[in-house]
Amino acid sequence: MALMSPDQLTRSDKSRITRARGKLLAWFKLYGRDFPWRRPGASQYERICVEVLLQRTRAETVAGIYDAFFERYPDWLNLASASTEELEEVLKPIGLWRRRASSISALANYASTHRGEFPSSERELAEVPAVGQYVANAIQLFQHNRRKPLVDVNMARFLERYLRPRRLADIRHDPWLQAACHWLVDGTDPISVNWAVLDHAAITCRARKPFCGACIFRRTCSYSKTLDSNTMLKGGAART
DNA sequence: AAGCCGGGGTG
DNA sequence: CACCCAGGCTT
Repeated sequence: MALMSPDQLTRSDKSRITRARGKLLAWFKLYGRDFPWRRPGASQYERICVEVLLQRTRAETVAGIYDAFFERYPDWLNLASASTEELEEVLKPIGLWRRRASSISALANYASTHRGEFPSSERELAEVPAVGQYVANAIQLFQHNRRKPLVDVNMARFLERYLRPRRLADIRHDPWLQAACHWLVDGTDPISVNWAVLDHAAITCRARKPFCGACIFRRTCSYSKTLDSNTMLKGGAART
């Protein structure tokens, strides 16, 4: 049989990810977070625009200014009309306000001159200002109903702990991690799966001091197994 | 494919 | 004071 590249998903990877998808969806119904941009009434404009607000910024922080922001700028046209100086003032409370103001302004200018419709191909999306891999996937997910993963540090951390660490430094260029992320959301209700992973990674599978003892994956997670052997060696108890 | 950048929050 | 956060852009 042919040797498999370390950048490919193994059959074991795929089945473990598929099982995780189901458990995440069940967990999400009970413990998923409630953010304004997830409400059924949230517009496509809000769903896409908020992604710029969320960049390198905690979701709870964005939630704090969400209502005021989208009441002030109810659509792409209103947002495109705002001056950069004004946007900077509005965005100061959540940080990264200078680059965020220019990004969001560029995105609004594009959207308002294209009837709020973004391209669906990766190639064309790459041409849109302020749209990198993450936002491109968000656009395809929320506007074009494609099964795309919101590949951020949360999704990366969960999959890397659950299965194994990536090879490359940048999550956006690691072939194995990218394949794992796509496989994870390649099923029913990809939007809920995306939100479920992000929530699980933010609440339980946290960067610092994860709650492995209370995790639904503690029996099957690779990271949890290394923790067990560590605590056995050290004779300590898992922190919760 | 790595480096750089950039602000507020948290322990 | 480090580290973290729903990354984009330049080299």
